[in-house]
Amino acid sequence: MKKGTVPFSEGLVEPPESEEELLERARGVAGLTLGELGARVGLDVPDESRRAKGIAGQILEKALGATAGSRAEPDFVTLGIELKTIPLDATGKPRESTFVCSISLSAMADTDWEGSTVLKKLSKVLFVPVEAASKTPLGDRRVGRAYRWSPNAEEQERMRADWERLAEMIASGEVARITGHLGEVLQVRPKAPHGRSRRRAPDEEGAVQWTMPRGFYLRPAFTQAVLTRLRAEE
DNA sequence: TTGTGATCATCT
DNA sequence: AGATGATCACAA
Repeated sequence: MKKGTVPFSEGLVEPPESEEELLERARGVAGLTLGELGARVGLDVPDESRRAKGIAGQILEKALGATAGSRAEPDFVTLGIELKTIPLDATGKPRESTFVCSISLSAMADTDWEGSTVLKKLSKVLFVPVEAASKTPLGDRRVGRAYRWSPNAEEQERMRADWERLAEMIASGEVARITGHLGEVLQVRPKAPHGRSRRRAPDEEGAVQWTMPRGFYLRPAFTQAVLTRLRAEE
């Protein structure tokens, strides 16, 4: 097999053995449409994204050899790398926030930033931009140039500041007062299959209250700044 | 039912 | 327009 080619066979792709191999694979699929890539890995791409919200991420996972399934582990377990697709609008800016991880509300009091799931998840990331102009049909959207990201000191500091404030609110029973307005780069928003989901969280007295499940998200302006930095450093 | 993949739908 | 809060699909 030629260097840099992606070993497709019956839709199965072996996990990459190194960061370099992963980045090469990712860059090898740049320019392909989601429809083309989906066909290679055996995933159908509907015209409407309303019923296929995660399809871009799932196609890229399969195409690059990520460990299938949903687990609280990096997508590329042996490399410790998390895969994130970034939807870009017509001007090249991220259209949406980036989901980082679900929050264990009742465990926040026992965690600090250094041991947080957020830092763990974002320590090594492969960003794969995907064309996402709303007028472009899902299957016609093209994959962009991928970048490996590890947060630098400043980026880490900004995330830490937000995380610590939000974690403190959750741990002290103020989860109900958290809105998406809080956090400069990292925010807490609902993350649920439907509006009836509830999760345990501490209240002000340390007792149990039930609230909607939440997750950490990166704001679009932050991921945009990250992508700008990575492009500039090439 | 929960976690991961995210985008949708509405409000400001 | 941009952002927040709500929601959809799928795997384990």
